[in-house]
Amino acid sequence: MINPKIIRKNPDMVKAKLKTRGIEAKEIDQYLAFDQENRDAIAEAEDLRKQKNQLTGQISQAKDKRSEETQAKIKQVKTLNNVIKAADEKQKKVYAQWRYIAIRLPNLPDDSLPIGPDEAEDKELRKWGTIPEFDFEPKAHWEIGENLGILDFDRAAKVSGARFVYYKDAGARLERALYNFMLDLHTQKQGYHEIIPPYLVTGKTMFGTGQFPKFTEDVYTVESTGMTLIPTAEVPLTNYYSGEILDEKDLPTYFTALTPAFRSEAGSAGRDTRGLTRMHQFNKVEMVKFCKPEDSYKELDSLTANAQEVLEQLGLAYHVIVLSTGDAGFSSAKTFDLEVWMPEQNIYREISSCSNCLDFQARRAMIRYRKEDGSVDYVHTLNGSGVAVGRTVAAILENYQQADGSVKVPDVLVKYMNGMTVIK
RNA sequence: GGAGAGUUGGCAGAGUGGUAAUGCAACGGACUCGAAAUCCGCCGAACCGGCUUAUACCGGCGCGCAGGUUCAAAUCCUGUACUCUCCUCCA
Repeated sequence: MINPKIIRKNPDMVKAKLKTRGIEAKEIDQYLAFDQENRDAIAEAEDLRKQKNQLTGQISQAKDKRSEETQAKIKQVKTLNNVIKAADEKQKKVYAQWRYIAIRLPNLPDDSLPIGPDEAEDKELRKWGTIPEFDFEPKAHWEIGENLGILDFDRAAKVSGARFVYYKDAGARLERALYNFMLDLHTQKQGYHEIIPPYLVTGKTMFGTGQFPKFTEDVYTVESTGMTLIPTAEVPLTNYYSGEILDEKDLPTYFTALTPAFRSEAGSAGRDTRGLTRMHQFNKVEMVKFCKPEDSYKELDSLTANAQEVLEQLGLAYHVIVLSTGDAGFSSAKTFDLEVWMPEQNIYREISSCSNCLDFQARRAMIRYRKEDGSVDYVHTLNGSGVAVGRTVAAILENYQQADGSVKVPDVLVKYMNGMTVIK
């Protein structure tokens, strides 16, 4: 949620910024009108309560409750109660209207973002690595995987439908090697706490990170319980501290977790129908940071560097782009995407997304910290993939494929593959 | 799934209808060269509204959460979440 004080104080700035994210100015006008109306209603109801408290105070002090004077006061309070009830109802109604808008406004984009409605305006910032050259026609990863008998999409379709996969033998081993490698890197070298979180969360938790109420279509919610299968570990990791007030000395703190991510992929029918690129269930190693407001952009850079290191150690060529105002996620003020080189399609493909959400999620999930002077403020939260495991398997199969259909194992993974150097 | 107990300020812990004891910790002060001990003071800076440059201040709200009864609810009633114990079941 955007800090209401910012919207009150700088409505024109907010309108201009949210315009770049598809929000009409009149929505902000509505917001401000409800906000003012709400505060007026609160003042009115509180004033009535004050009157009531004075009267009940007098009644409780009265020695003779049956005296005419006291009875008159009791009658007065009875009447006042009706007025208060009406005032409360009016206030609640206005508040609900205000809140309806407030919780659906996306975060304010940072000034440094390229302005544009979609990915066409994303800007490349830097490249790393050498794009591999092949003296044969490189195959797509699903073809390599099926030929080697390590990926089985057909049987997964039989059992679960489209966008599922079985990994088998060296394929399963490669997936496991990758996420162990990633977790070791994040925990041992980069200072993250390793977490295994719940994979089913409540609606309130989904609200905290910004998926709800706007994006219920993108996830799987279990009908019988109302619980949702996490679409990313960001949800349980960021909400770890929901409702809490942390100590300043405990910040920053970093979490990482390997979890499956479940996504309905509603609205992406027909896109990336083949291979590991777009699945209903995929493994992802996620990184989440909690930090003081003044540090969050510095933390975003190091978070992105942490993700880059995964790809660099694996020897996969990638580039980094900054997402445009319209392409960045709902909760994010600034997002860097890492895109890995995929030889068969000749394109860079998203494999990590690193975002600074500022206090947007912290306000929703009520994650605060107490400063040394005793005052309380919201933390800033960040999240990034470090990295999507399934897409990394795809990238390795394609980038490390050899003419005979075998796949070389990247050096850093050999020990995680029990010494295996080639998948054949 | 069944039965019972519990949820109060940073922590401990009273309070069965009249508006949140007390202890510890913390904080401020006195004493001291300084510290400890002791004494005095203060202590919901969780949140909301008003007034403010900001404090302060005023008010609201506040005893897990949401409702209800009452002039008045931590106290009574209903629902619900979570924790613990026992039983059942189970990886």
